[in-house]
Amino acid sequence: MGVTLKDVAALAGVSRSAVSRTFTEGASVSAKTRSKVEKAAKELGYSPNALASSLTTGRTKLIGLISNNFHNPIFLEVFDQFTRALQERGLRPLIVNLTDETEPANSVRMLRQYSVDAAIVASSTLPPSFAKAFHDAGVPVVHTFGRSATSPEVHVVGIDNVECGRMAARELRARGYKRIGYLGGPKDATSAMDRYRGFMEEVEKHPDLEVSHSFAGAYSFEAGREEMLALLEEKPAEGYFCGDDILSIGALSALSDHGLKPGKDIGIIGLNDMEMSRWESVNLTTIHQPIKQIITSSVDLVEEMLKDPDRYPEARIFPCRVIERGTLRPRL
Amino acid sequence: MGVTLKDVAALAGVSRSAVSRTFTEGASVSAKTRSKVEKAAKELGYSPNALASSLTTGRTKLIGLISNNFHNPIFLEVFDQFTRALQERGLRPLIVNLTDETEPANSVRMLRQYSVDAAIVASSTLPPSFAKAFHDAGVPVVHTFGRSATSPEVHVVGIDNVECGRMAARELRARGYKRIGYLGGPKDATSAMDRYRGFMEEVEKHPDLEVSHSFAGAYSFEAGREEMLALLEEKPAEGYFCGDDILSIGALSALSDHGLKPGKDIGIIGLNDMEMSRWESVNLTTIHQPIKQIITSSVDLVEEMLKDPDRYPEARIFPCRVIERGTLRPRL
DNA sequence: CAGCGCATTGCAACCGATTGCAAGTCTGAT
DNA sequence: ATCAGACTTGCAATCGGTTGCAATGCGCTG
Repeated sequence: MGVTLKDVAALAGVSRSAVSRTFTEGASVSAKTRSKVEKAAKELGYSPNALASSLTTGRTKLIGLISNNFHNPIFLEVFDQFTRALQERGLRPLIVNLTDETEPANSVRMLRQYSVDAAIVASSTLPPSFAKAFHDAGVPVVHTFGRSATSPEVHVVGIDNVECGRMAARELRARGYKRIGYLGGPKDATSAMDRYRGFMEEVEKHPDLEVSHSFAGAYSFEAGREEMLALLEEKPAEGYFCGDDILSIGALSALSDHGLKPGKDIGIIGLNDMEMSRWESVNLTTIHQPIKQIITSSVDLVEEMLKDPDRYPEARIFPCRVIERGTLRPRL
Repeated sequence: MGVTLKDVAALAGVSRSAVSRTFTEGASVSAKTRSKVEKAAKELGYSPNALASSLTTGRTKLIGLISNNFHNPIFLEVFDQFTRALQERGLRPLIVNLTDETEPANSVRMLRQYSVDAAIVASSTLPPSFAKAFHDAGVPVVHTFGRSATSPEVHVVGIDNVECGRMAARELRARGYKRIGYLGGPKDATSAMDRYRGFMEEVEKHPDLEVSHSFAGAYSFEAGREEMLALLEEKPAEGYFCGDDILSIGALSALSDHGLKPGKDIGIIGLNDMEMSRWESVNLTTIHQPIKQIITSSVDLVEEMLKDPDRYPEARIFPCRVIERGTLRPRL
């Protein structure tokens, strides 16, 4: 437990500085000293205390990873990617589960107490102001899956949700659906609103289209299912853009209850292309979001911020594309 | 960023000790001093550096959370519960993603470098020796979902997997399945082997049963699906115990490919009772594992270990029960 | 008013490291 | 043999807090 620099120094018969230096990259130590120290260190099972050293170096290698989405299976993929990408670079994810909180104050305070080197806000629902609060508190921050902007206030990595909305509308139209609908995530989610905006923008170009919209209570299976069940009570549209794969899968379940076949009776197109959407039993036509690249790029950005904290805020927007599967009828 | 104790002390016109004391529970400070300090602290936006204080107190409130399962959706629920339970108690989860690693050495070293107060190994596949390595290195540890034992070497919280195997076999038999099979997780997973053992134990009591077994490559949808597809090539059994819900769901997908109806043509019983199993389109009969209680209890145990590090290792085993849904035919 | 006890306060050492600086050592060239 | 210059090394200050100890001040009692 308590084997420290001093113990190693004593055993190796050198000063504490010498020990410290053998463990820091590029410090000046002779081969002889180094080997004495390494031998002593191994003998005692010493490994340097990262937190103590952070005091003087000002670097903890801790990265706050903040999310509010623990009900959408896509986020398991997201966590997997993030934790691995961070680890590979010697950074440590400190998780903040934001469920039931929308104010950044607490998270900011907490992450500052732990002197995180940077924070990643991984959420498609939180507004830019949330991430900005970290920036304002002096914590370098990247908002992954955040709202894209031409002149962002903080670093943003993600997709152009407005464009995805347009893309979905174009796709539905290209397949001959006339009465189309948007089934989005919660109204207070930036991604839900942006996709909505794009969708409507595109629709309005085409007077032959009839459009409707609704918003689920959350990005979750249950919410998607319930919303679609409600729609089926009234006169539903012919084709829907569901603002997320998990909503789509919930909606598919509702269709199945009513004996409706997706792709035949009603069209569904999702967004994300999560693992589950590829399952044969789901086989969801969807807009692919390049999660892995987005995450890698986010972590790259974190590393660059650590080198240059005053880096000018940047938006890295990745293109999406439609993945053809079975829940939309063929193009005309 | 850099507002410290000293700054607050200077502004408030008191010593650094006084400031420190107003921020530590149960220290002796007069009301007057306290209010001066609090005023100054607010003015400067001061919050104490948790890592610096950990140096002298020996407590970081960091808890290592180690897992190797980022492909089973149940783990999103697990992470959600864990991170919330820890946060509620003022503890911070430091995640270790163990994908592709089976040796504890690296994780142990890393978590010691960050002086975590304790570690939680959340995995049903890792052997007891894995958690033991933390214990041996002086890091208090709880193995959640670990192998139960009557005299465990480290704290274990979870279920009795052997008993679950028996339960599944009894259940299949009670429904009149004669040729039954075990479709387990990977052979090197302790849970897969324990469930197997219980299953076989029960089966051997009943000469009328004919039994087969196989092991999927992972606890994942794809692995379950592939394994079941392979089984369907030969002469499959009438009813299967799939060692986990996600394997079951993969298996269901394979059945569907072959036009087989679960519960009618072939019976399936899973284990976990994850959210997805309740979806109408899945409707999986399964053995419920009380995840939430297990996690709460694990975090309780962590707190108790912090108070008394030499606490005698304990196994907390929670009972499971069968949840009747649609993938097994009715009891006779 | 003296004397006592207690609560409050500041000093200074310490937690486990890093690092600027000056002193010491070694090398090789002259 | 001498010396410049480059390496090594240890000292001591520092990072941001905590805490034992002694000193101070206070209110009370007698």
